Amino acid sequence: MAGSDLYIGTLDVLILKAVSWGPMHGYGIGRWIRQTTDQVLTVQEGALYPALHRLQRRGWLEEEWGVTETGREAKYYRMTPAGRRQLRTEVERWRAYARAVTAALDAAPA
Amino acid sequence: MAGSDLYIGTLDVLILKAVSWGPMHGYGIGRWIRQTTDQVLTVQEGALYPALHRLQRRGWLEEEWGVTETGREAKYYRMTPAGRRQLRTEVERWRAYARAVTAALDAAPA
DNA sequence: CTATCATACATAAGTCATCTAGGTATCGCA
DNA sequence: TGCGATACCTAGATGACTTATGTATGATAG
Repeated sequence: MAGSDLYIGTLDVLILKAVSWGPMHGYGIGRWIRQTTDQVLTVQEGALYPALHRLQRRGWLEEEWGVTETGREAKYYRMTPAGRRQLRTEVERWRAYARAVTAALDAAPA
Repeated sequence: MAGSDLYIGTLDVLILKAVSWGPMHGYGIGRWIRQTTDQVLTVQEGALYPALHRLQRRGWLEEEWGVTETGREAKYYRMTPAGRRQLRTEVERWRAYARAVTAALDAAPA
């Protein structure tokens, strides 16, 4: 496997979900993923930052510099309308996929 | 995404599951995955056959030529003890992962 | 007061699973 | 006779990830 941690392709939908309630900066997105999954998913920074740039390049996120609650400079990512549509699509894809794989792994002999 | 169909890394556990009840040939494994997931997952042959060779190389499958029910030659894959251990590990990994991602996608604003 | 950890960003190089696109051969059926 | 299904295969391209490294600042422990 290329990734020993992530199933490749699942990071994007998590990022989109993270910013679905309002702008969030990259480091905070990584923290959100780690926390809401109880450390099951730990996103490496070398995966996170390229992913953010990728999503921005595709028009799903917009960036804007801001200041954190603790007074530090940080680059905030805001979801675009296209990003919201993409989130819906990818959430649906994930649900169908997870349902299918889980069912297959639960299956009894054919 | 490299794959527009599979989340990369989920194919191995499905193959291992397919052969967990007895030897099965490659083409049949592909059909089993497609059928038990109601066509949600369609494994390309260019992904399937290299994956079978990979799992064999890692000692999780053994190959053996045989004849199908319809009288055709086919290469059957049999699970090794190490393969069975790997199946258990990967099923657990999948379940924890799927639970975590699904929970994150269901999450309410922090 | 200084070292270390957490925050916050970034990129380069390497790995490797997958997709795309081709190929061979046999069998059943129209 | 031709086509779809079965059954196998590989080469080349893609691109998301891991590992490793770099910068800089703020907070905190000792």
